[in-house]
This record gives sequence, C-alpha cells and structure tokens, in this order.
Amino acid sequence: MQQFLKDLFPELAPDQELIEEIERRSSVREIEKGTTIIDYGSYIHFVPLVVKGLVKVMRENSDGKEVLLYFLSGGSTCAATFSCCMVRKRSEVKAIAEEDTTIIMIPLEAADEWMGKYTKWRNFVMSMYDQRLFAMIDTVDKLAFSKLDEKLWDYLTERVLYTDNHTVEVSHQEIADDLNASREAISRLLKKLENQEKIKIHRNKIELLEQQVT
Amino acid sequence: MQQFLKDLFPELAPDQELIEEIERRSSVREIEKGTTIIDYGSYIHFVPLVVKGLVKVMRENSDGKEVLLYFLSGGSTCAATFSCCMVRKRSEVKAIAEEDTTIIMIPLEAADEWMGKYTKWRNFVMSMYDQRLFAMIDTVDKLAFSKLDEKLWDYLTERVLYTDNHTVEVSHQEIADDLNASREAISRLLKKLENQEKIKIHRNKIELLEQQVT
DNA sequence: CTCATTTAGTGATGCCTATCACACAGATCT
DNA sequence: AGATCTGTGTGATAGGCATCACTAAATGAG
Repeated sequence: MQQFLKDLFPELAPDQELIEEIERRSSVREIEKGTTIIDYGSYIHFVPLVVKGLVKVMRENSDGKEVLLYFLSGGSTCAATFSCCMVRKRSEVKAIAEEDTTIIMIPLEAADEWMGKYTKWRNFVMSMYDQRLFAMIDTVDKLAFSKLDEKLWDYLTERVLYTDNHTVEVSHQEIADDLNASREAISRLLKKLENQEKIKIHRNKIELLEQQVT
Repeated sequence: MQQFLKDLFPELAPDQELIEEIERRSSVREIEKGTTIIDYGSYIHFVPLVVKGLVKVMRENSDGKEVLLYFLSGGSTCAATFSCCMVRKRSEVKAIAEEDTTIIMIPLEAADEWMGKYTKWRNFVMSMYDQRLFAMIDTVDKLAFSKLDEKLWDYLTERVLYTDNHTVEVSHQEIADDLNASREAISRLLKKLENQEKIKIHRNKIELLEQQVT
C-alpha cells in the first residue's frame, strides 16, 4: 500500500511519517462497477481516495434531476465529500463507481487530525479542492458554450481513458442522462460519429476507433 | 475594523488573537464600481475578503469567451484566488467590482502562516472553498436545466440583493454576456417581464418592482 | 444644438434539440 | 419457439434561441 500511495499521491510521499500513518489508520476497499459509494443525505465517516477505476460524482437538483459534476480517477479525491466530513453534514452528492474501482478509506477523525499536524496533508487537501473547483469550471464552460455533439465527443474521449479496450460500456440513455440530453439526440449524433468512422456502435457499448484515441 | 470582522466573519470572531492578528497585518481597500480587482495571469500577493459590495468572478475559456462563475458579496472570499496565492500561480480568473466595494487585503504570507497556526482560520478557508464549490454546482445546475427566462430572473433577483433601490444598473448587453445569451433574446425576455409587471426597464437600469422583491 | 455613439426594439430566418409516436432487433425467459 | 424486455433507429412536429438586418431612442461631445 505504501507504493500505491507514493505513486498516486506524490504530494504526500515526501512525508514518510504521514505515509505510515495513512497506512496504519486507513483501509482499502474494492468496489464493483455500478455500486453506489456515497448517496444523497448519508453521513460519511471516511474520506475516500481513489486509487484505481472511475467514479462519477453527481448531484440532484430541486426538481429531482441529476447533474453530472465530474469524474474522479486514480490519484484524486472528492472535495465535496471531504467538506461533508469536515463539517459533519449529510452528503449533497452521490458517487457511483463507473468502472471497477479501488479506494483507500481514511477515517474522518484521522483526516481531521492530520489537517493540523501534517503540512503535506493540508496542502494535499487544499489542492484537491482546487482541482475540483477547476473541474467544475470546465463543466460550466462546456455547458455554456459547447453544443451537444462536442459535449458527446468530449464525454466519450474522457471516459475511454479509463478503460483498456477503447470501449465505453454505456447505453445511449445513460449518456443522455449524463449530458442532460434526450436519448434520440444522442443516438442520432452517435450515428453521425459512426459515419465519420470515429466510433463503432455496439449494443450497450461504444468503441472508439484507434486513430481517434491519440 | 474588528467590528467589521466580527460581524461579517463570525467563524473567526471567537479567536481574539486571530482577529487582532488580522487587524495588525492586513489593510482595507475601497474599490470603485467597475474596477478590475484581479486580472487573468496576474500574480496575487494578498487574499481579498469582501466586506461590502459585489464582486463578479469570471473566467476566460480557450476561445476567449468569458464565463461568469459566481458573485462574491460581503462576508466571503474567492476560493480560486486563494488557491492561486497558496501555490503561487498566476490567476486563472478575473474579478471585477460590480458595485462600490470594500475589501480587506490579507498578505499572502500571513494567510499561509495562519493555516498552520489558527484552527479557526483553517476552517474558515475550508468553508470558503466549500461554499464556492456549491456556488459552482448551482451555476452548473442552472446552465443544465434552466431556460433563459428563468436564468434571467434569477440573475436579476440575485443582483438586486446587493443594491439599495431595487435597481440593477446594467445594460442588456452586459446581462447577455453574463448569461451567455444574445442581446436580442435578453431584450425580448425583459420586455416580457415588464409586461408581467415584474420589472420596469430604464436605460442602463432595470428596476425590480416592489412586490416581487419579497 | 447637432452629430456621433450607445443602447434598445423588432421582424425574418434557420438551426438545434426536445418530444411524441412508432418500428425493430437482440436478449432473456418460459 | 414464442413472448417480453430493453436498447435503438427514424420521421414529424414544435419551441427556443442565435443571427442578421435594420430602425429608433437616449446620451454625450464638440
């Protein structure tokens, strides 16, 4: 586990004492694709660091519709969750494993205590907030300016990064939900991408063609 | 100034030593409406706490278009700026005073030093990040689901909170820019709101009618 | 007071996408 | 093999908003 940590969270690595403390006090959890890791309204007793896989973080708005906020992949953690922990409030977001995922679970008390004790930890947490903030800015940017076809292509290329065979396993409906669009529109645009030979459509599965993955 | 601080930042108030330290090491700056407080690419040597007024924070995307991120009013600070300070990077955002504004400027070194020294300060900074993150989530939500008329109404009601005479001083073009819409569309929708007797349109000025400000 | 500049109002046109309404095909079950 | 789902393909329709092309007020500068 020390190697995990050092590879994925290089900011923490220099502080051997911290690394050992993390190892001593946290546990590793393997999560199967599709599992809900955190749900709305639940209390959270641990800070999750994503080691491997892909986690989708989203939020339900007042009308009950869900907005995709961002994806978390290896080497990152969810700032929104972190803040929930810190102020002991219920989660405002939902996190789902979109691929088989491994996380390190750090008990709340430890995460809290380390804030005062380890500068490296504090900076790590700050930089995670920072990264999420900028991920959100990107999301805003896309929503504000991109048309659906562009959003779709971005979505596919981002997701394919976290699979091994250039293939994203989703239905058109799921994509539509993530992009706040209608299934029909997604289907039609996918067909267009297929005609452009950028992707191959299979049932429940989109394959990005080689030359495009550069 | 101690009173300012205690009123606007109640989280900090209990720590008298911190309050005194802030007073000793920071300065107050009065900013005229329209002034650019922070610009893209500039280095920032102080953390600004907004005491009074309204500050618009935005970002330029790769195509040179600007996205409105959020407004800051009394009692808040800009997380994006804060993180710029902390890692000594150039600003990725631009901040403009939309009303006459007063800020407390805290030197970078002090803000940094206090992170280790004062729990209250640390929690304050964390909660500011948290608040900005959720402001961004709201922005995303509106972009994803609201139609232009709703966005416009939200925009007006939010902005009118920070003026005294139920009047927002903006041109249709400015609103259009902030909402990523066309001026014509904004003009037409404003006219509709005027017909519904929710607002009164003046040149460079929108007046929200009494009964609506509840 | 006039002319130039900003700011606003209005119609016409067209694109994008939501929505409705089905047809169809692969998967799964019985 | 037939019946039932679930995921897709397709056309028709309609609404929202961008864009273009002007006109018309309001303001400011000389």
